[in-house]
Amino acid sequence: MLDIKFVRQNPDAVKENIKKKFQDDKLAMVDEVLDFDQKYRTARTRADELRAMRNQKSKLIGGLMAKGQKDEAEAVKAEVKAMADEMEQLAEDEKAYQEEVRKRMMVIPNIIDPSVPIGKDDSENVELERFGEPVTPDFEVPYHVDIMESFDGIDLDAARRTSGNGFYYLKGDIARLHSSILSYARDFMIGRGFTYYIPPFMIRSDVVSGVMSFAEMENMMYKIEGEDLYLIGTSEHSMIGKFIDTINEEETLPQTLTSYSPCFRKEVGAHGIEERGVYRIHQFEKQEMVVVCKPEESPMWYDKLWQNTVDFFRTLDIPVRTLECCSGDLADLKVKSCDVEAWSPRQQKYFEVGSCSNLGDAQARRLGIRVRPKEGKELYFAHTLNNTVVAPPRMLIAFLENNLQADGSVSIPAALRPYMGGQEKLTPKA
RNA sequence: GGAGAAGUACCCAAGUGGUGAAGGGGCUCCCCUGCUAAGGGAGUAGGGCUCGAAAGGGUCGCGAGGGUUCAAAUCCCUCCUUCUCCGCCA
Repeated sequence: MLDIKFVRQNPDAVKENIKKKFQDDKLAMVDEVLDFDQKYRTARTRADELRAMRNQKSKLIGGLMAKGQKDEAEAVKAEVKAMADEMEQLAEDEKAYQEEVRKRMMVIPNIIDPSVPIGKDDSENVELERFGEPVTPDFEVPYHVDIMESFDGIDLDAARRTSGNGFYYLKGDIARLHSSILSYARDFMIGRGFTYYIPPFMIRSDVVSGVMSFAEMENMMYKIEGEDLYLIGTSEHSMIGKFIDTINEEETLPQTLTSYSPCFRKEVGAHGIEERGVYRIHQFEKQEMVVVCKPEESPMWYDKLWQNTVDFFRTLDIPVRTLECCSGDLADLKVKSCDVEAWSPRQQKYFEVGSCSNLGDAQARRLGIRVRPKEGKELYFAHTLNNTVVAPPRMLIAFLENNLQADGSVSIPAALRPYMGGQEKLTPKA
């Protein structure tokens, strides 16, 4: 969400930005916003005048009543009453115009960082850098569900019966591996100075509508029947929700948080064969990072955040690359974003395991996350960022494929061994 | 889940329909005193929006949102949170 003052002063820049994102159908909204904004302010000014008059007269009535001048008071009452219709109309106009402005401001995209590559859609995203050699083993790498089954580590059939498609039972070593990765991720981030959080896994509707668009809400969120509660789709929802309508002292920034939560997503829409198994599912678990910081520090944190994920995967011997989101693929709220992708030896390509975003002040403006400066009086909006540390079981796909040996065993990288009871490898069940 | 009570500033707290939302503590500054302690004075209700070149004005704001009224911290409705007691529970 942009600053309305910025739109007033720089309508051309806003339009230019819309074009860069190939959303030309939104161009007209800029002028509409300016028009409704003008109408709003006119109504507002007139309404304020009338309110001032009413306040004045009300006080007068109070004075007259105190002196017992009832008739005079009644006369003034009538004057105020005569203004009632216009006041009511203006109040309605004010609200209506403001809503028209807000509706459009919500979908006018945030100004993208100058460094964002221009492109129409995800096919034009740009590979930035590779970390680790993408290996091609000289044996066949099976489908990840088959690898898991070779360890007697997954039961999808049972999950379909109890919960339907998109759920899973993990068991034995695979389940333990799953938990180990999360525990390791937690300690990894704590080691980098982040504060560990376990947030609420359900949030109220007002928080939900604050942190996402209506369309997202429909396509992602599970609602609890008979309660004003939704299952979170990511801990970012509760973590950012925590800051809604807060004024934060400047010296409390940056807040560098890492949160664990299960994530629940409806994943409405059809998905291809490579998204079967445990790739795209209704329930997974995630270690996340969230940063709330001063505006001038957000580019620095953005680089640190994705670097954390890269480093994490590298300690588990998984080759990764960073892929920058081009302008057209960048979500409207974001200034800049990149995916961290892990190498799949089976598919011989990289696939998404994490996503790092700098939202600038757009999310903070929308949610009222403000900062009180140490010097000076003017409050300002914080910058917010978020990134995935790791999200199994999808991550297990990369882990198993990259650590699979020719004999069907899976080696456990040194960093993870303490969480796996010291085991150096997992051996397939007969 | 049930019953009761409460929510006003950084903290405590007065205020049950009427002209600027008391008072105290704390904090900041000044004076007096002069190593400390004590005393006196001033300031301290945030934030949004809006009009204005500016100075400054207006509006909204007493947990949130509605309503009644010329006028609401105050009356009514819904919700949230906290406390006390009861019930249930890993």
